[in-house]
Amino acid sequence: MKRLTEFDQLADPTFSQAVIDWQRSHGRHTLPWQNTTDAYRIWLSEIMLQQTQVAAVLGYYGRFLERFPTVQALAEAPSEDVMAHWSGLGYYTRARNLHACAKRVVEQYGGIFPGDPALLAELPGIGRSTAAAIAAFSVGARAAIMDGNVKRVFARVFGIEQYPGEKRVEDALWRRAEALLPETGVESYTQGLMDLGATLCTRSRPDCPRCPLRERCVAYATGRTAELPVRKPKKTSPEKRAALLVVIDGGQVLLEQRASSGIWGGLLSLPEVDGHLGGEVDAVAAASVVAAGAQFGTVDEVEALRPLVHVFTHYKLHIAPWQVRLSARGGATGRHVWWDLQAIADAPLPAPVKKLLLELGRPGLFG
DNA sequence: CTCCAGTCTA
DNA sequence: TAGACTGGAG
Repeated sequence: MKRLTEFDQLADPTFSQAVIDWQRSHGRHTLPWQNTTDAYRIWLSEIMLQQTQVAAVLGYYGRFLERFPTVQALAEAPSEDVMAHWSGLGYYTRARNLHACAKRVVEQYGGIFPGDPALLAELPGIGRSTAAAIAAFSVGARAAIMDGNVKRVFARVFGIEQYPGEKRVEDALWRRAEALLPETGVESYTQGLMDLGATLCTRSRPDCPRCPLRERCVAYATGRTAELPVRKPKKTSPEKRAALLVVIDGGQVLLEQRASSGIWGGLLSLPEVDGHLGGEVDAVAAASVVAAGAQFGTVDEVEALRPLVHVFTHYKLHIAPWQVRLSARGGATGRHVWWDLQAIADAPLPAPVKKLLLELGRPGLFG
């Protein structure tokens, strides 16, 4: 008994057949770059369609072909002329690569695009997926595409819960795509995957009732079409920590003027304890707080208050507030001011600090 | 505002 | 593996 390879396990002829049948009856057949095997026209459309929607490309494709009807014409044209006909489509690297590619095809291949996806992928502006699309549509090569549409369709149908941009996941998607390739009818299959992603399996509000893959779709079965594919994990913003002193004496709290630039610039705030992390609530931290509090008077006792987290656009600040009770005042500088806790709502304080002090002013909450 | 998209480059 | 490119969708 021969052991099944991963490739065999992923293969499923009924998948491609469902896509092909749907494409023939419900797919798109009349786009200007369809119904041709002219690799030049196909290549041009694929490059224009990178990062660009069909509707936008429609306005450029015909004009471009009129001016540059063959790859030779394009190769011979001055680059300003090429750029001018691309102007407005964006991603101008594509236009520069397009021109360079045309020259290479003329010089290296006598003006005939290679049919081998591996050779196509060596040309400027043509990556693995675009190479496969050109080869499939021009010579019917059995090559797999993997663009945003296919990633979305696969993520949903196969219930892929990992981020498709991650290398391991993307490699697995490619393997799956190759295993699922039909023996014949690659053109319809490839076009079908594109059309499915563009017209039914859309990013938001997919039209599942019309989808030929509905019965085999994991996301549909589990009601997770809105969650798949999972979006790029937010890279964790840096986290910072600060210990703040809540020095209380006679119904007043000690505030400190902050530097005019930087976070909370120019506002009043609570004195910050530097020299140790703000997160720890232990004897070492308490000792630092006692030492820091001593510059404002005679420290009676210190008490850790409930820590809070403040989220900025670019980082997360963990605040460890420490209440410091004084038995005598002394040492505060001109940057400091004693503020009546009753009137704390009027102080120019950062929102999280004001919230903290307002809660502190409420009797009973912090003993 | 954030997310997303193929290819190329750092 | 992250970012640049550029514009559209949400």
